[in-house]
Amino acid sequence: MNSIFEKIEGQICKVVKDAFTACENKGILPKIQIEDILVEVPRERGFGDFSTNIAMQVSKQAKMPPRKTAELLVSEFNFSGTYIERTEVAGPGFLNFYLRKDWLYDSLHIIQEKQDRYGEVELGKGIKVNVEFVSANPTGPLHMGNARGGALGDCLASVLKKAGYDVTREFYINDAGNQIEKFGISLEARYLQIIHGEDKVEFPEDGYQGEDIKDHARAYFKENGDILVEKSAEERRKILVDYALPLNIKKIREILEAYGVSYDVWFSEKSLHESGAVKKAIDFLIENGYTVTKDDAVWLNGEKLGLEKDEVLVRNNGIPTYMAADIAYHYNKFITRGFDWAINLWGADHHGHVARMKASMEPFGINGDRLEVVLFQLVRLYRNGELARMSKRTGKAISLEDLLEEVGKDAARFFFNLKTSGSHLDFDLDLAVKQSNDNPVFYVQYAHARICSLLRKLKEEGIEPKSIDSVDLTLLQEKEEIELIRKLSEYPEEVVQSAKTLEPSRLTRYVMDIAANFHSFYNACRVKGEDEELMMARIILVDCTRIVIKNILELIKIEAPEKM
RNA sequence: GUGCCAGUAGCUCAGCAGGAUAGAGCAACGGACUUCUAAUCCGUCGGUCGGGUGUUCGAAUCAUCUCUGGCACGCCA
Repeated sequence: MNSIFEKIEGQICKVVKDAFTACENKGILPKIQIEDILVEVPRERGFGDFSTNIAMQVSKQAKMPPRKTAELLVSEFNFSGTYIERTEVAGPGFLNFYLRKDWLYDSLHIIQEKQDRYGEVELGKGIKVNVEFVSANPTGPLHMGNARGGALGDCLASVLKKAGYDVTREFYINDAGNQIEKFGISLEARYLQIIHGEDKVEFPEDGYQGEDIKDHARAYFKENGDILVEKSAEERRKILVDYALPLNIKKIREILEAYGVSYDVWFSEKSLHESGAVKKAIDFLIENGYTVTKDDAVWLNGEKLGLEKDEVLVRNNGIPTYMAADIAYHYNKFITRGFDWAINLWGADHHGHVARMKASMEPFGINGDRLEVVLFQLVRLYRNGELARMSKRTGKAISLEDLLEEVGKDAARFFFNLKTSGSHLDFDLDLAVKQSNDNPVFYVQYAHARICSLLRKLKEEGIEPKSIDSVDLTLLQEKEEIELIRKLSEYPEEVVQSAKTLEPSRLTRYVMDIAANFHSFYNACRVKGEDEELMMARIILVDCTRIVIKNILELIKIEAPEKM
């Protein structure tokens, strides 16, 4: 048993179902079709430890008011073998359950037993899932959108792993296609500008204007001189791209590592073209009638796939679009590599691509639902209280590298994981740079450091924690103690909910709640100096808190300092 | 114009398989360190859940209309 919550949910469901059966047998309730019985933790403590709204859910079938149904059920309840102490009918027909405190003490036993594996659940049951995120264009530096996607994707992967999925983190390298062309043209222009003068060589209007392009051109020139001047434009660009692209990819890799993000797979788009996988996918679609030809280009047949419009797969110059490559890429994920599920994290500006990617899996016999896209709203930067436009092209945007230098990995990751992916994120650069005390990451880290400090101090005085089995946990009765244990017991359920909703930010907020409950406990109760028995019980509680906080901070890859 | 996302306390956001008196942090104000870290705690103040209509026993949550902001509608990715 990993989760006390599951156990209790099971007990309550059984008690309720048995009561329904008993009522039916007595003929006081009609035969009722029961779907899932929702067991939840009520907001108000005064409404019991757990509650269910089942009586309201079945009110139509029962043909009587919910409260009446609830009362009939209560009269048939049998609590033997459960944690349930008593129950009551409340409000419009809720059934509130009050449990013996054993369940809380038992949850401490689970934490002590599981240690750093506490919170692991079997939701995923080994399902193979591919989480692809960041996948930034290697034509320039990582921006704030990549930063948000990186934190979200990495933490989502961790959550899914914790939930029992077989997770692969993947970065799709866009090392082919139009952008690379543009990259080459931009590099070429900067290179020639060095040799012929800036006013002699026109820079392409849609070229990448960033300083990094100039840096690459300068570096190449420094190493090799003007040897490219005589080459054909095509060859010149290829040489410059082959020079600069690996450097960019290496840099992206290094920065992401510094950000705490490391991948299992770096997947090259170019390899799909070179292996013929892109052509194969296109041919398959053509042969099976999923395309139309217009203006010498091959289009995906939108009508046939239930899409709003057709999409170009092969341009009239014979070069496939990014979408053709993307189809081949996802074919590779599902069929070639056998992933059951693929999750992509995309900036919200790509939302138009979601429906067509899902739909274009169908011809291959892949259910589009196996592809899940988490869209996150783009980050808005504020400087001096004003909106700062971020753009690769101006070269003025703050990059992930800048951010890490200014606020550090911990604050950045925590910040990006504080809000749900769907909400806009206003990033106040001034505040982030300040690294002030209202930064919530310190609040959580401080709780951890406080615990470690306390345990350290006890150890210095020769007080060693006892095994939980020889400790009387029932001495933990204070309100703050109970609330803290209650919160700790919710962890596995939080993992389940985070995984189901694909929202790792939920865990970030949860760990803040734990820290808050701990700080309240710390101010209300003493550990050192209390009677031996009580002190030992509190040491267990404090240690369990440490385990859970550390567990979550490790999951989101934020330092859990032992001293601050 | 069409589509997607968002609109909840002064600010930043939770809540949204419909449920009980809508929550938290920050800010503001008032308290708590001779005792395990005051980077902390306790308390007070603060809301027409953008607006309308509908569905129902019951709506912040669902439907529909509308307003506002962001984004997308390319032989770019």
